[in-house]
Amino acid sequence: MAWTDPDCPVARATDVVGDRWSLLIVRDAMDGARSFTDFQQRTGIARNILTDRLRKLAAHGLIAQVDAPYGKRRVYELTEAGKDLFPVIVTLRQWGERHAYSEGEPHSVLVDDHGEIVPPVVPLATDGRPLTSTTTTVHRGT
Amino acid sequence: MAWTDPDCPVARATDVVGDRWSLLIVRDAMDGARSFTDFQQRTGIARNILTDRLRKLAAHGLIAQVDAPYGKRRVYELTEAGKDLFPVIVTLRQWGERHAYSEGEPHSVLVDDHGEIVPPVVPLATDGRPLTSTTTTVHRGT
DNA sequence: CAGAATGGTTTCAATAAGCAACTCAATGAG
DNA sequence: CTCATTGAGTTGCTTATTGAAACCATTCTG
Repeated sequence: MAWTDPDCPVARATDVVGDRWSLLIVRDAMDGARSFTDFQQRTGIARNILTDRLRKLAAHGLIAQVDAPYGKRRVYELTEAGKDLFPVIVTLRQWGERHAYSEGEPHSVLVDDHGEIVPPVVPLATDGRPLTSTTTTVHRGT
Repeated sequence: MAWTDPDCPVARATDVVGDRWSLLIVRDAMDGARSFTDFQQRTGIARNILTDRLRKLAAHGLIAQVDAPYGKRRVYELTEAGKDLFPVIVTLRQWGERHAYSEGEPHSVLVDDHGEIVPPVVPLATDGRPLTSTTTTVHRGT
């Protein structure tokens, strides 16, 4: 794979999931989609593109086809790397709720297992201060 | 604009920034890019596509061209909606750092204004519990 | 003012995406 | 066991998006 910008983790991430469909596939996987047709019907993506994206996501280690118990078809499952996109999906969802709906337009909200609305996800410093783009910098090197 | 899936905030968000370049443009804007050529040189994007993306981001209210002090060219600036993508960029960056570099491959890290590494951003419940895709659900309606 | 740099636009070829129809293996119903 | 159904792709064709390079109009710089 030729990275757009090998030195930037954001660019590497968008190389993997920065297209019209990949994140929606991951979203649906988190929401219980397992089979090719699940994904196809939920997203409405063209089937040849879905084939391509599932392969690409598998190649990058975000999903894997696991053998199902006998008599059942094998299904797609998120790997740890795939599940680890959860914070990305949540922040995107919350951004969408705040900025992609017009004033007063109803939209869904994310709730936890106690029925409470999930508060806005914000980057925090080790001491708990909320951080912004002006209070963070990239250190290259590690 | 015809949304891919009007009912899903994630889909609306990817409709706005779910392409190869938009998030990198926003990343660079957060990192100080102001002019057309700034963006072009930092991302390496084709200029006609950059024109298109800047317009699209402006149309969606993520950036705006603001008049600069007299004798200076006008520059692009992030709006509040654009700045509000910060948590998305950070979670994407952290995901990239964890999963888009091979074992032992050096990569940059994000540090705060005290020089401390920014801890992984995770969705938290109101009571502070970390949340995952299995402990959250979407409630539609509000 | 002349030349360079900036901020685009236009054109055109290459690539990717979408759509419909087709295949082919694995279930499932009778 | 046989035939219909469903799942998981392929293939071929059409449209949309991207990219490279050339072109043009402002805006600076000296």
